Amino acid sequence: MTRRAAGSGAGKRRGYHHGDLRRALLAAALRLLETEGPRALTLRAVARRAGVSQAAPYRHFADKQALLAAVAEEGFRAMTEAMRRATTEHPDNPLGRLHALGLAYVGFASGHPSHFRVMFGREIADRSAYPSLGAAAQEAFALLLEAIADCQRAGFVRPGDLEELALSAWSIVHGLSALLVDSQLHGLQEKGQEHLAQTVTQILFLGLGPRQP
Amino acid sequence: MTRRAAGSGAGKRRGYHHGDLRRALLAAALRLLETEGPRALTLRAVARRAGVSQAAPYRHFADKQALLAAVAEEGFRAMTEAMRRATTEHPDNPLGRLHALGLAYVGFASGHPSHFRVMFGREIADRSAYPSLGAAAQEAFALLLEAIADCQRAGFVRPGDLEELALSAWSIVHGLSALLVDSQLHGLQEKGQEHLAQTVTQILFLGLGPRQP
DNA sequence: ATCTAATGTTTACGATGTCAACAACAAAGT
DNA sequence: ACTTTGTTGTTGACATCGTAAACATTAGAT
Repeated sequence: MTRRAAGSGAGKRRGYHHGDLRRALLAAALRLLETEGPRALTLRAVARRAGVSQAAPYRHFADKQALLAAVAEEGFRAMTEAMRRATTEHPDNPLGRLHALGLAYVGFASGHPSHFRVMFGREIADRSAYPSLGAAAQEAFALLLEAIADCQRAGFVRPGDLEELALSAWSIVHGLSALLVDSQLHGLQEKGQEHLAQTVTQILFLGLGPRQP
Repeated sequence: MTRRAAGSGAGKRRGYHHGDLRRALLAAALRLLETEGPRALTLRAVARRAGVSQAAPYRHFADKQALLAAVAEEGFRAMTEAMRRATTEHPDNPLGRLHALGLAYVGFASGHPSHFRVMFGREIADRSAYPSLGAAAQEAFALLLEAIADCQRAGFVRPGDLEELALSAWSIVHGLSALLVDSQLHGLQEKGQEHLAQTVTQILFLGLGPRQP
């Protein structure tokens, strides 16, 4: 039984070879992650979902970790994209841009919790083994740095070590995201992710801002 | 071969029964976690470490998750304890107390990264199945709430919804902790955890504080 | 001393990550 | 056109894992 795609109408499986298994595996992995959760994300299940045999993924990924790393990298790209989109709505207002960045970060996290967890979680043991992962993450951080630098120039943010200010901003949105994603906020959760993000970024801005008269 | 502890000099295994397996299992789990990392934390390895058979843990924990939940709960207790200790050094200064709380939080995270990850990570799928876990976590949060309320009364923190202010504080220290623990800070890491914690809490205080003249 | 509940042990099953040996195809050289 | 060769999938196997069932040993109550 050579397991050809039954209909093949949607151009799914043309024959013995898949055509674009790598992409299909990534898609299947992400789908599994979002629908069944991280525990269901097994290499064999991914292969099943993609309609190939259990060992097929090894032609495209060294091991499970490598698959996960690729999924995470995709996540960072998507998040960066979402953040970039958010900033374009405030072409002339640096502080609005920074605000939008923070909201987009939290929004992505609570919109794609499983993806977010793979991006930052410990399933990937040695991140340094996947340099392109780090690069993708760095890109998101770069957006933040840029936005804060703009705010400094415009006088919305006090002078000081740019990286340290950015770290504070990153920490607060990342912390809220992590707490939301791990549903650690029982009582507060019901106030709505959006409202909490507003509250938290508000405090952040007061902290970053110059002395008020 | 009935597998009695060879020397039994240290009172480890007195006979067929262990005496305090539950505690021994928790200790073994924690040890494995800190020395070999989360991937090495398998039920069988824990049992091996404790010198019992693979199925013995099931007499004390329903399944692996329950063991993990117990480890996490222990972690929350330890963290709460560390935080409480930190506050006692500032009996008369609410702001100093809040500051110490934050530093203790970050300190615990970077001092026990694996433990911290179990406490907040998603290895425990359904946290609501372990109410005492939530209770232990709540206790740490209560410390924060109390400290911030004190600061409000003393005029160090602006008036406003206590829970939302606390969430901001929690978010920023938790975010920094998570980023540190997941070694996501490549360049910044070398500035030292202590310094970063100082920086971040500084920004937080400026944000929480009343309008400055 | 005997009975009983608690605590450990053996053995077994299905699922998983991964590897080695094999099979089918695509592209390139002749 | 025919062969060669490298790429991509498949099969089958192995060790390990979580977990359950059946059994053994012990501590404590009676």
